[in-house]
This record gives sequence, C-alpha cells and structure tokens, in this order.
Amino acid sequence: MSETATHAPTKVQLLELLAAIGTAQWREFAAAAAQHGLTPTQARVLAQLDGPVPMRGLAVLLVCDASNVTGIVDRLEARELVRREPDPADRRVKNVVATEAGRQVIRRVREEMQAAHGALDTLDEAESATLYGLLARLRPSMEKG
Amino acid sequence: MSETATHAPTKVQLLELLAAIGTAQWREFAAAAAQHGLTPTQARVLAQLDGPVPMRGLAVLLVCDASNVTGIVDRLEARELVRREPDPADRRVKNVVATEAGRQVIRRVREEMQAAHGALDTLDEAESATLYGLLARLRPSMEKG
DNA sequence: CCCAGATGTTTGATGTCATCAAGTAACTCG
DNA sequence: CGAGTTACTTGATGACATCAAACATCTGGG
Repeated sequence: MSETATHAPTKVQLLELLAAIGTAQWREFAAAAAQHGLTPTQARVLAQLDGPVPMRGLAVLLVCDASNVTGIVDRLEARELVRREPDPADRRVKNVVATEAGRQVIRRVREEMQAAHGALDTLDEAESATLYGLLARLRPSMEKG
Repeated sequence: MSETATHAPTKVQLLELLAAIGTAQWREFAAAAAQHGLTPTQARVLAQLDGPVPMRGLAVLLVCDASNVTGIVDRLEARELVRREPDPADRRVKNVVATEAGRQVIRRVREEMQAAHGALDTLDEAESATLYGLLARLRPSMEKG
C-alpha cells in the first residue's frame, strides 16, 4: 500500500513539518528574487500587482505600516519596475502599477520557482487532489489567528 | 470516502495554497514572539537552542552570515535569555546556550502557537496521517533547491 | 616543530525592512 | 462650512542582512 499514511502524527509534528516546508518555499522565493536583484519584499509587492493597487491597499496586503510601503515602492519605482499613478476618483490616493519590466521580472521569478519544483511531480493526480483538499480545509482556521 | 479530494489542482494552485498557509503560520509565530517582546528572528534562535550551539552552527541553521548572528545573540544575551560559553575543545568557538528564562519564553511562544491552532482539530486521525505522509514526501525535494 | 592556509568570531560600513509619531493634503458628513 | 477621518509622506530609531577586513585559533604538510 501506499505507505504514505504512517502512524498518527502529533499536532506538533504536523506543525513542524508545515513550518519546514513553508520556510523551504520562502527561501526559494527569496533566492529566485535575488537572482533578479530583488529583495523578497520587493518581489512580494510585484507579485500583488495584477492591476493598480493603492499604497494603502499594499500595506493591508503586506500587513505592515503604510509608511513602510512608501520606501519599498520608492525603490521599485527608482528601478522602473513600478509606477505611481494618481487615482482619478480620489486625489489623495496613488495607485501603484507594474511597468512592463516589472511584469517580466516577476514572471521570471515565478517560472524559476516552478522549475525548482519538480517537488510536486512526486505526487500523482489523486494525491495532489487529496493534499489540496486537506490544505484548503486547514487554511481558513490558520488565517483567523 | 472523504470527499476531501476535489478536482485535480494545478501545480500553481497547490504552491499558492502552501504559500498561504506558510505565511499564516509565520505571522502567528511572529505575533506570539512579539507578545514576549521578541522579534521573529530572536524567537527562531531560541527555538534552536535545545543544547549548546556554536555561533557558526546558528548561522548555518538560520542560513545567514555569521556576522549577523553576533548581533542577534548580543541582543538576546543583553536580555539574559541566552549565554555565550567558551567551547572546551576549541578556543575559537563560543557556544550559545539558552538560560532558564530563555527556555521559559520560547516554551510559552510554542504553547501560544498550539493554542491558536485548533486548526488541526478539523482533521481526524486518518486525515492527519495522510496529510503528514504527503507533506513528508514533498519535503525533501522542496529543501533541495 | 613550524608556518601557510583554513576556520570561528567580531567589528564597521551600508542598505532594506519594520515601527511609531507627526505633518500635509484631500475627502466626508452633519 | 468646519470637524473629523483617511491617504500618503517624512523623520527618527531599531533589527536584520550582506560584505570586507581584522583577529585569534586550529590544522596539515614539510
């Protein structure tokens, strides 16, 4: 049998395993970002920019102070990966938009992440589906805090 | 049986889900650490200190420059959560040991993490075992990088 | 035994991220 | 309109992170 299911793990073991995988993934992301001269935080911001996002919105997404976002976007803008546009509806807000260069860079970072992940190929379709289902059930209570 | 298995998710979806759970877990860890006046990094160091660990060893565990560890341990030592002891076998190395206070603090941080995690109670034993098995298989290739 | 090279730790310079407090401009609503 | 909220920025400060360089100590081959 698939000896996938071993004995019942403790909560702690499961949490530690999740943590280990989480940090491994984070390190890969950081490494991929670094290859393009980005800090992990900068890459994270770029990853959020599907469309225009106000500064405040970024602060919410990153769960950090708004004043922090100013600096991060400053540095991204200095490298032309991002642009600040005035919001037509509210003159207080500035919307952040990825430039073409910015979109390309983050796309490459994502590609490298996937490439590095033959990891998932060790699972067949049924297993992926099972894993996905279990994790999806875990997610909401993990995010509640 | 468990109708946990939905349709086959894409690799990307699965990776994003893992990432979401990873950051949720990280944020909880950071929050728990903060309640005891620790930065996430400081808490992470304390978590490694089951026994004496040389500075260099910490740098390896944290995957960072050795000079960085100096500062982190300086701050922990200033708060008496940690001590530097000379290594009897090699006079170059200094072993870092958690003080009693240090052990207590990190124990509480861990407790708060678990408490916050009724998350895992949504899984029955069989499901936990399955999840653990699948994640355990994923882990090695994720860490290869 | 002894010296050249490797290793462990620290210091100093620099840059990014994080917070908080305060300031300015613009919106909202009674 | 004016009081209060909201969006963004600036400035101060502290924790991480890296690199380069200094220093003491270990190690191995001659």
